[in-house]
Amino acid sequence: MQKEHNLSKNQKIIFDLIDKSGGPMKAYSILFNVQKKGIKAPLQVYRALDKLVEIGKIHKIESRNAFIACQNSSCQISKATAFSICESCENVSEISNTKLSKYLSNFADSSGMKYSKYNLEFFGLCKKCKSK
Amino acid sequence: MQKEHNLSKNQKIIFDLIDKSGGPMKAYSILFNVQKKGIKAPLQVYRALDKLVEIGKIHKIESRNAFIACQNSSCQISKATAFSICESCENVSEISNTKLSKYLSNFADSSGMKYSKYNLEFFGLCKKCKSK
DNA sequence: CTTATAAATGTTATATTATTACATAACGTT
DNA sequence: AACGTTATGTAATAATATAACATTTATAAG
Ligand SMILES: [Zn+2]
Ligand SMILES: [Zn+2]
Ligand SMILES: [Zn+2]
Ligand SMILES: [Zn+2]
Repeated sequence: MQKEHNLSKNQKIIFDLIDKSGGPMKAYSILFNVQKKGIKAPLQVYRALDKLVEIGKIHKIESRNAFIACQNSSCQISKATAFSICESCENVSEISNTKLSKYLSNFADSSGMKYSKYNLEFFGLCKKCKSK
Repeated sequence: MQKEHNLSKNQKIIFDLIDKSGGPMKAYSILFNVQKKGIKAPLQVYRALDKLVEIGKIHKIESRNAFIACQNSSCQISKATAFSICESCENVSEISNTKLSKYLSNFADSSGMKYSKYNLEFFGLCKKCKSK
């Protein structure tokens, strides 16, 4: 059972925008798009983004400084994320692969470090771009 | 046999600094440290960093916007990288694990995408920070 | 050695991404 | 109502990264 988070006004506006876009969005692009809705300052955007990341509704694509709506419905918090990124068209999608996530969640090495979180980004060419 | 790259003057200054630091360094911290050696502008630093990343002498820690010297001696180009990051002390080390790298390099999913590169960042508490 | 080409450098300005600091308002609980 | 927590508004600024252009140095042919 997934905990229901009642998004605040700004959080909802920004989540809906990212979700509808279907892909990754950058903070200042989000800002431009929500100015007509009264969100005028970067900080308002970053605060909403921080919260949305915290509760797992969106994830940050670190290599792109961009944010994407969670496509898994299962990511309550962003502690195990994997993405595939096309280096040509910059299309991004979230990888949902049980074997992979199990493998990584259970990963341990000799360092004595306890891993509580990971983020994995795969790069390559998507089907479309490969055939061009 | 590893291809020998003759680093240029700026590349050598900047690589030596990062390497000696033993940990991740940020671009503007690098800049500050090499100003006495005549490197005065951000672009000079970023150009050297770009090249060093390209030839695999350093890697970028995307979640931290920082650069670390390759600790593997085997990363000719940065196409398969994995790091462990302590969220308390921000200590970073490169993971060298044959099984892991084989698993990820061979990873394929149903998307039809051909992966040529990946970057993985594990987060947690290092031994030291755990025992505090 | 000269010419051509690619790689690296120097410099200024600017773009992009993200946070600090402080004041106020709304929400959820008792 | 009173309290603590979360969210908002606003201005200023910090931190990260790139564009544009001129010049120099290294590498390789001919
Ligand atoms: Zn997700
Ligand atoms: Zn593509
Ligand atoms: Zn390496
Ligand atoms: Zn630590």
